[in-house]
Amino acid sequence: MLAGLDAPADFDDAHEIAGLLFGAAELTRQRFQRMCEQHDLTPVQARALMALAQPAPMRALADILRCDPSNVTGIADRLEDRGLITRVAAPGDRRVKLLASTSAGDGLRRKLERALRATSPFLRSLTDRERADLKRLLAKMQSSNDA
Amino acid sequence: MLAGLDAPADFDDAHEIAGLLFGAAELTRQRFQRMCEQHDLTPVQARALMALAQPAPMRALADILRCDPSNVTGIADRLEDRGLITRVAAPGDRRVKLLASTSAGDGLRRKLERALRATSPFLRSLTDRERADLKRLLAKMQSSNDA
DNA sequence: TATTGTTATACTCTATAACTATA
DNA sequence: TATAGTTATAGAGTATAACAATA
Repeated sequence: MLAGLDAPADFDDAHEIAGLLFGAAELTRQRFQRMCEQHDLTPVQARALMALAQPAPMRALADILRCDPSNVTGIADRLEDRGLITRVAAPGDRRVKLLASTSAGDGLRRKLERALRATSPFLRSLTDRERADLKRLLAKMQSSNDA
Repeated sequence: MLAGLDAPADFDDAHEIAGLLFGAAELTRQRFQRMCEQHDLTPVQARALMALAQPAPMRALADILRCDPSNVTGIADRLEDRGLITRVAAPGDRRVKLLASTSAGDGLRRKLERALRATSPFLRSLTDRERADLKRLLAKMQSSNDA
């Protein structure tokens, strides 16, 4: 490998990988969104419901969803309107509201997990070995860049 | 591999890979955005300028950027205001306007390409062999799912 | 009739700021 | 003072619809 001589080729290579990476992420996102629509949920509502296998404060859910806490109010409102979760008082701190899944919410969460298993692009197209390789490469890329 | 018995493990595996994939895409997106800001461009403006190494009709640029044609007007306006591109009449069809890079635009495009070579998370953290593996895995995942 | 580019408008997603009730 | 949740509002990014010019 002659460093410096293949700079344009390196650029094309990085550009190609970036295109594949965004394409794979977009494919995964679209599959997830379609699955959510089939269950009458928005993607963020589905992610919230999946995260609530155990009750959690609204602020903690905001961290999990990587969004501002002000957004959680509306997400929780809609899930609560549908009877999938309830707001319950947190023991020990009356400022905190825990979001807890109802039995209807638990049922829908299990359905979502089954649907994801059935439609995951990773599970459908890659072998166990290939998935392990992909995980290793993506993890290495991020651990080398977490500055 | 005992099909059916490891379904929960499969779900966790797919969930973990999806997290890594979105994380890698987000990292790449943020690096690109930071680089764009350093050159006083929005990401979509930078992508447009990079796509205009050869002149192209506005409609064709919309396809490349995967956005609605109505958005291209504003993108082109701002690049034209900065003297990076010009609108020129297309030979043979007076409805069409070609967007053509100026020499200033060509210079900035070369700077962007150099900056991307210097900051690409792929080039910085993966070997040639690992990049080839990653490309193969991502391509396989998409070609198996392009229904 | 259909298409290119333009304009005005609307929608989605997300963040910021101000507020209350607690701590 | 600081924090959890709520509310109202604003911004970025993108899409839709109607239009003039041209095919």
